[in-house]
Amino acid sequence: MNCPSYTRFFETFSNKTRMKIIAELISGAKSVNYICKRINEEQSKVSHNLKKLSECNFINVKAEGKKRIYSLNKDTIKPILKLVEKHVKTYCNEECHKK
Amino acid sequence: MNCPSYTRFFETFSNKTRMKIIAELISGAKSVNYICKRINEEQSKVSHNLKKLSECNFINVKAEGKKRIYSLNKDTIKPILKLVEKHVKTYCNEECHKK
DNA sequence: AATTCATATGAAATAGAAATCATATGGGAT
DNA sequence: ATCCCATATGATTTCTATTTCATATGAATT
Repeated sequence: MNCPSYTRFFETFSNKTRMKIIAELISGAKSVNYICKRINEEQSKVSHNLKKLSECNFINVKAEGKKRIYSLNKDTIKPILKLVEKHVKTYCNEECHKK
Repeated sequence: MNCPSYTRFFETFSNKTRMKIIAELISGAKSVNYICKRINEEQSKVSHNLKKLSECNFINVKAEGKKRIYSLNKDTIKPILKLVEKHVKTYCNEECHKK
C-alpha cells in the first residue's frame, strides 16, 4: 500500500472548507465567486482550497469568459461520500466528536 | 451533509502513522508492542494514534492478559481503501505529490 | 491602452495536529 | 505487597496546514 498517496488523498478531504466546497458542488458546477457566496467564505480562501482539490483531481475546471467553473469528479467523490455516510450513521455518536 | 463528521472521518485517515497501523492490521489483529515493532514506531506514538482510530471506530480492542489486541473494522476500512486505490491509480501521478 | 471584474498566488501570521518525553495505570507473576 | 511487563495518558514542544492580506494575472469591455 502506497501510504503517502493514501494520506494525501484523505488529507485533501479532511478540511471543513474543502468539504463545504465539495458539498456545494454536488448540486452542479459553479464559479468561484458563486461558491464563495453560497458557502460564505472569502474568495482567496476558496481559491487556495480549490487548488488543493484540483491537484488531487477531485474537481475539474473549465474557463467561461473570465469566470472559472469548477465541477466535481463524481467518479471518486460520490462513492466515497456514500461509504463515509454509512460509517458515520452506523458508528458515530457524540463520542466520535469529543476531541 | 454533516461536514464536521465527514472531516473528522477523513482527518483520522490522513496521517502516515495511522495509515501504517491500518496497513499493518489488514493482515490480522495485533498487540500494541507487536505493531510498534512491525512499523518501527515508538510505543506512545502508536498508542496515541490507536486511540484516535478507536474513537472513530476504525478499529476495535480486546484485552488478552496484559496485552491489548487491536483489530480493523473491516466493514469500513476495506471498501474505503479500495475506492482510494482506484482513484490513485486513475488520477495520481507525480503532479499529485508536489506540495 | 486603460479600467473593471473574476480569480490566482505568495508571504506572513495563526491555528491545529502530531510527536515526544516523562510518568501513570493496570494486569499478572513472584 | 512488590516487581515487571504492556499499554495509556498528560503536558510540552515541534511541525505542518490553514487563513489572511496584499497584490498579481488575465480576460473582457470601453
